[in-house]
Amino acid sequence: MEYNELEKIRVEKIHRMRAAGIEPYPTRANVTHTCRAAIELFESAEAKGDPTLPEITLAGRLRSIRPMGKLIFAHIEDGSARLQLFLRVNEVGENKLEELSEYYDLGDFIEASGTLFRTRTGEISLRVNTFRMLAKAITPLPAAKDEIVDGKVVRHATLSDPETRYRQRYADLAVNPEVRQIFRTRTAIVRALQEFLDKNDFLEVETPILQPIYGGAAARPFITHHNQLKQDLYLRISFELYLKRLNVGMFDRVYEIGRDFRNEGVSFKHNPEFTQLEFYMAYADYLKVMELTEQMIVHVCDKVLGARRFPYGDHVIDVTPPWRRLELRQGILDVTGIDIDQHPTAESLAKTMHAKGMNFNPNYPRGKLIDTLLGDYLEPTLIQPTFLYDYPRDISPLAKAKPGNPAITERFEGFIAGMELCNAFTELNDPLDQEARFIEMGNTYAEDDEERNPIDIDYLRAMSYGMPPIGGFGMGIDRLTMLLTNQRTIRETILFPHLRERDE
RNA sequence: GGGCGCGUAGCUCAAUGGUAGAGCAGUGGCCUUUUAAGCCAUUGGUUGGGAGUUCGAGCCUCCCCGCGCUCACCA
Repeated sequence: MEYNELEKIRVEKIHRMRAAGIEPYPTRANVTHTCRAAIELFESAEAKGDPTLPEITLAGRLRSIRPMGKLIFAHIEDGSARLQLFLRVNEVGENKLEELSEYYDLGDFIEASGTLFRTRTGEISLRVNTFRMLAKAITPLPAAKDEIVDGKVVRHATLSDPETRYRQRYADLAVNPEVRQIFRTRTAIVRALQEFLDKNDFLEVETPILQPIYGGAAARPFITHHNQLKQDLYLRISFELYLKRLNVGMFDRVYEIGRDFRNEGVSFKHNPEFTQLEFYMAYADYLKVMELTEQMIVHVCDKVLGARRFPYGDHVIDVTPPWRRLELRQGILDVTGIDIDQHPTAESLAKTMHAKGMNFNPNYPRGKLIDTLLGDYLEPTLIQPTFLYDYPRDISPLAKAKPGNPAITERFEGFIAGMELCNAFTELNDPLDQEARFIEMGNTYAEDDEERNPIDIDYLRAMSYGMPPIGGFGMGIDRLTMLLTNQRTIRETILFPHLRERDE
């Protein structure tokens, strides 16, 4: 490590401490209370009018030091709260007090023992008898100074450069409590989803991340290699094909929450690895899944936010069921005036889109053109929760056709705040139809198109054993977290988002 | 990958093409109820990297690196 001038001063302090017989990194800490527990202890004792308070020991990072000669005010912060230390020469002694100004810096982890009281300004504080270093920090925290206004911490000139925040997330988290809150919420979201699905008799399972054949989505994979087996493997792009194998194996309701990997562009709503929830429910169809989706999102909002209405950007989103249900064809007709049913071929649709001055890839098949209309014109208008349903067959190779209309599949996507949140369908469980679709898909992609999924023979074999009717569902956890924490980029909901490698 | 923008002290930010600065942090002092404590003094820079134009470049030009926004891409 190369240390800068500020850091070298602190390294020097470490050496001077050791020379003075003080260990800057003692092995054990002796903590009796978190800061939060200490505050609660004092408040309840105060409410009972109980003047006897035990001596307690707290630990945390030094976040402020205000020396006033023979009296020093400081704040420590642990994972629970921030608490003021009151260090007076009367209690700690002259030598010990000098030790503080001699060796201690903002950011150091320390331990302090004493009794709680209120200062003249009314702040609950620890009257410190003794204290000790727990872990000396060398690099200064990237926060200039904090102020406490009405009990809330106001930070001045704190770390805000996004690049540094993402690359050094530890420093971001250490100084920006609202960032910590996003990730607490994220975990609460996952817990609430698990709770909901468990309650509905779903079994949480884990399926392979390293796969010999990738599938279940149209995306380019990451490729890796197993040395001993001399075999290329792919990092999964979805869980779908493995989870439905489990339905064949008589697990009627299964779900998985885990990581998908897609070797594609990075943007405010795309990270190369992202967290997905997929569930598969035997004897259900997409209408059943729609209802379950509403209930599930409402459950999460109730649990995590305690509300069914929440702000996102300039909007207030209301997830109270029932959500709007809009046929894809009707939705596109409403916003573009194009009736896709009047254009059964890509040529016809492209001609009309061209006539309207729309921007699109002229080489796209019909399904992808429809997807363009959806993404460019319809999706941005879907602010309040909306289910778009009945998608064209050729962009839905794993979805079952609508009875009586082989060109349409029973599929829906959920949109909130102009963003695709989830994707679900009545699963195709006819092995002969599935094989035909795979072959059809293979033909629509060029030989070298990496989005062209290789045919998964084993999946077809599983289906051949008999696959029950299934309603399937997938949702991005990162995007759901964006919604519920009012964040504009996916990077704010991923602890360590991928950034380009940088020479150090 | 294309377009636009940004990169200055540890952090947040200034600086007409003309001596690189402030606040906080740091360092040395004073101060026994402060809370961005205060007061006095003081250190700190290859202005992301490289090349060019110019008497002179943080500023203008080009190349490179990184980040942001956006388009493309993305079931």
